[in-house]
Amino acid sequence: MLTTAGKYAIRAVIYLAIHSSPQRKVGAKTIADDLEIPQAFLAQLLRTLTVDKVISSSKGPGGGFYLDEGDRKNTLWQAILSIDGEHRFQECFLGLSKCDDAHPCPVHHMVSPFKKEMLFNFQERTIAQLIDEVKENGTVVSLKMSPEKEVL
Amino acid sequence: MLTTAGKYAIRAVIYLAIHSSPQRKVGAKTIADDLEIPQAFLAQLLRTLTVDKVISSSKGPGGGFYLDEGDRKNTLWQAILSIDGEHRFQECFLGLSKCDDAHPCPVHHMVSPFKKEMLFNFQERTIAQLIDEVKENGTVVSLKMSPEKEVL
DNA sequence: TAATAAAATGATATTTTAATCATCTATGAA
DNA sequence: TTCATAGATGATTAAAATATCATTTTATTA
Repeated sequence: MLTTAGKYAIRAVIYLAIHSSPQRKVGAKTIADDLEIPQAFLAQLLRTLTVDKVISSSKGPGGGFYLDEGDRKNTLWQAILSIDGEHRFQECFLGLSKCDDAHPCPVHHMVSPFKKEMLFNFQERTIAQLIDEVKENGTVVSLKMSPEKEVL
Repeated sequence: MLTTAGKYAIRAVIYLAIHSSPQRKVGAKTIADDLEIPQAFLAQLLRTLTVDKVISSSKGPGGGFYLDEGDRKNTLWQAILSIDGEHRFQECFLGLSKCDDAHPCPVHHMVSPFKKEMLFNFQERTIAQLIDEVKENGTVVSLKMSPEKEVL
């Protein structure tokens, strides 16, 4: 569904939504350390996300990556598009090139509702809304991969 | 969610459910040609599926792969387990090692219900049931990857 | 304006997944 | 019992994804 790169990207964007602002930029190293993502690899992804206007960045001392108000109106879908592309997410569960309601693969009817709903969620909810929901739900949001040393 | 290998495997199992019986075995080459899957690669997968008792095989002239009545009581989940393993399918959408209802990742509540439902479908429906449903629905079932030259 | 911090860029390396190849073994039929 | 067929096995290669490295550019601040 998503590549490792895509998962990293989403986590990084959410991290920035929680931890950054135009006044509070965060370096790639800090994000990588906190999320336990390889630094150099994450840096590449952050660059791509920046080029695609999903996040913002500035160079030099005090610089780093951040989300401004405009960025917060983006959706996670835009992050997915930027890193993994549309096809990765949309493709048929069995990998068939032509699989839709009219020409369903054998598991299409089992999988399709799931994908439509998820796609809708990713495309319709802004980062800002997502963060609000996370806070309202009082859910413990760990962005780290290993369970031992949580940060959030 | 699934590797290419896992997708191939599911398609091959469904193919066998439609086209094979103990009296009508199908060679790896035939399956590979019909499904447009690399022969040698598919052969590896079929072997693994055979070892794991998901499908049956016999050597020699007139031999090939097939499903017997017992095999048809298997689920697609067993094919998935055989080729991709549990983790590939179950893992957190964002790749976190610890992500459950108690410690949800930021998109857990968006993704979880669907994964549960899909998992249930794959684990509870036998191959035989699945094929029946496909036939009842009257759906055009193509197992090929390219849209031009359909077989089923 | 010099020093430094941090992103940008591009190249390279590693690992995993996918695919191929050559050979061996078992089976059924002539 | 010999031959052809088809799966079994193991090794190897290729491609894609993941990860790393070295260098350059930009911006801040002392």
